[in-house]
Amino acid sequence: MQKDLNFSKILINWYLKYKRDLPWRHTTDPYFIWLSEIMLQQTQVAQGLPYYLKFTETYPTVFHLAKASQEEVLKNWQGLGYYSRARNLHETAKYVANERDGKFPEDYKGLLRLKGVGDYTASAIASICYNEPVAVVDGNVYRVLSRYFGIETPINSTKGIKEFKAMAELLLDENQPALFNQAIMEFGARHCKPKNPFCDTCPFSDSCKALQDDNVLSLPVKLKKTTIKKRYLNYIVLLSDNENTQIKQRVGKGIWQGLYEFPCIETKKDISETEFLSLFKASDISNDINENYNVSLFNDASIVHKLSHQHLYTKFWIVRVSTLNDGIPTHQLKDYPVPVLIARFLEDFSF
DNA sequence: AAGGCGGGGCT
DNA sequence: AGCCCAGCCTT
Repeated sequence: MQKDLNFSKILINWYLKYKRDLPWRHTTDPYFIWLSEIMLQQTQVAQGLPYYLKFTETYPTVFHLAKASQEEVLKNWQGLGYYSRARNLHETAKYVANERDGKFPEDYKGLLRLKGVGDYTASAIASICYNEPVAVVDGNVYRVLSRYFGIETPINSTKGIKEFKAMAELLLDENQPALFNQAIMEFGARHCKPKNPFCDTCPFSDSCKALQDDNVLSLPVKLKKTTIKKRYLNYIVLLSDNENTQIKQRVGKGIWQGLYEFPCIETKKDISETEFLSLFKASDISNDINENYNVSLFNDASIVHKLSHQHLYTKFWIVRVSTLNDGIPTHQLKDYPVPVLIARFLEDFSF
């Protein structure tokens, strides 16, 4: 079958005319491309860009990033979410700096072995930095291809993943993979958008299957997502006369691994102050404080913090005590990496 | 093969 | 409030 180079020609024409001027488009240094690609996983450019600027300024080389503490990296990552990306980023930086003399692997296969680098990211780096003819398939590519060819296979099914990867490989312009890959993703992000795509001015308007079938908005097809779990978190904000408080780091599995938060009592449902007092007395948090404490509720109605897979109904209980043993000064709270939920509380509550 | 992992934007 | 976005890792 003859390769359809006309698709590439139209696509790259569009890209050269409409592409955004983004900082990582002025380099092919694998360190910067890797950094941008990790940050842009599940993240839009508008959200990731400030972080990219902060990281490239703070860590101009992979050696700078490798030398930083994980705590500092997490602090700089704070608010970007999916914090395993930051932990893997740091681990890979240390590996590349210390074991590989600062040199990233120079092909798809090698890149794929790096922690936090999967099929998409390895393809992106290999094509952009080394012009290796490997096809990227991200959310944008799924959308463009499913519409252009009118494919209704669910993109998050095993069959769909294989099908779209094969399709992207077939379509890839092997003479200019860097340009082609960036063009198809930019086209999906800016023109063939999920909502309100610009079909009226689309360069593929006479060949797009979905447009011919008036099926654009129902593509791509996706399998049902997971159910959302409700959780009830009761944060205990200890506050001593000399303005100390207590925080702890989240360890083990679950959300916000490595980040800090106030001591927390999780319950099955929303609880009253009476119920809280009872649970607090029974908890080990009350063990090392004086019996004379005063409890007040910061937020009368629960603060709802939504993650993609769970909704957190949160109450902040202010517990004033005379003295606190293993506490930190409240003015140091700003130095710790914390979830957005906690960061917002710190802004709203005047210590 | 399925589920866990953030946070933001839109309606 | 509920909807959408979406790559990698673990189980």
